[in-house]
Amino acid sequence: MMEGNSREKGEASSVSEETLAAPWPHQLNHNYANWLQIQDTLKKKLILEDDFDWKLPTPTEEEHVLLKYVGGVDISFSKHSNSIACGCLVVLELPSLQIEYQDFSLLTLQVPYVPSFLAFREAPVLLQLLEKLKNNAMPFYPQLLMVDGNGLLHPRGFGLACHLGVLADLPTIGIGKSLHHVDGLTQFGVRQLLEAKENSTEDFTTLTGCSGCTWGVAMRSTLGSMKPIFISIGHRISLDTAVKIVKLTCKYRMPEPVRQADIRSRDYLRKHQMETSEGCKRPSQV
DNA sequence: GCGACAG
DNA sequence: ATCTTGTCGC
Repeated sequence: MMEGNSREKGEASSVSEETLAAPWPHQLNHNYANWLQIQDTLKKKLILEDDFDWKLPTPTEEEHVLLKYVGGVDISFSKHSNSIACGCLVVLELPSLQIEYQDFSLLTLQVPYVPSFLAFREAPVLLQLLEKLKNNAMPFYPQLLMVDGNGLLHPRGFGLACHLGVLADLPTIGIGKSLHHVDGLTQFGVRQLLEAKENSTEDFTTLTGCSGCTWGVAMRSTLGSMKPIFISIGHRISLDTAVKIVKLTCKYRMPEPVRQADIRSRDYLRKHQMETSEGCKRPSQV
């Protein structure tokens, strides 16, 4: 229902006609309008509070109720072939942060990257990796998933972490490396907020937009780091809990689950390129 | 007109 | 996302 021609200016979205039309093939234009509807539909299933049966590690809790397996996902791209990519899923154990599971998927992406529609490019591979884990190594299936990309911190409040959370029915946390400017938030404003509290105990600041909405948190995850990370809710978790879990998993700037998924997917691609390119001996022409 | 636009 | 060198420090 609701084909592309029925789109009106009154519809709530920050995606302009120009964005929907511009540099991509004509036959794909109608997809972008569909994508808006899909995001809107899935967004109705979002749960923005703690909704899980485990507890955060505390000395007093019994071991069998604690959060133990945390997943991380990311995708890396080949530097030579722009659409060749490697999706990666890792599962780490808490509190050791030992890697208990890893899997990769090498593929050619057909879907372009369109700002605010990242999920339509990256989610399919990652969901496939989760499904494979469920079928082959269920004991390691994560109780929580950390995503390289935003959750609520998104023009329509439904970034990749939300998208994955709803479709996989998993608690998810979104971690961004740069700020998606939404609701008047700017990296300059965030920097000022962080500097204002730099002598306080807390190393993070709530991201509150012009509208008064809370979109997430900016956090200096390591001591001297100038660049904060941007934490936002994905699905079935509160922002408070999300921040606590990020702190539990941060050895470096990015939390270990997403950092390891990033490192290992890049590494996997590098090795694959060595096998694919038949050696560095000849300039590759016969 | 200019800047911004997760990965 | 990826392209890139050195540099500072533990």
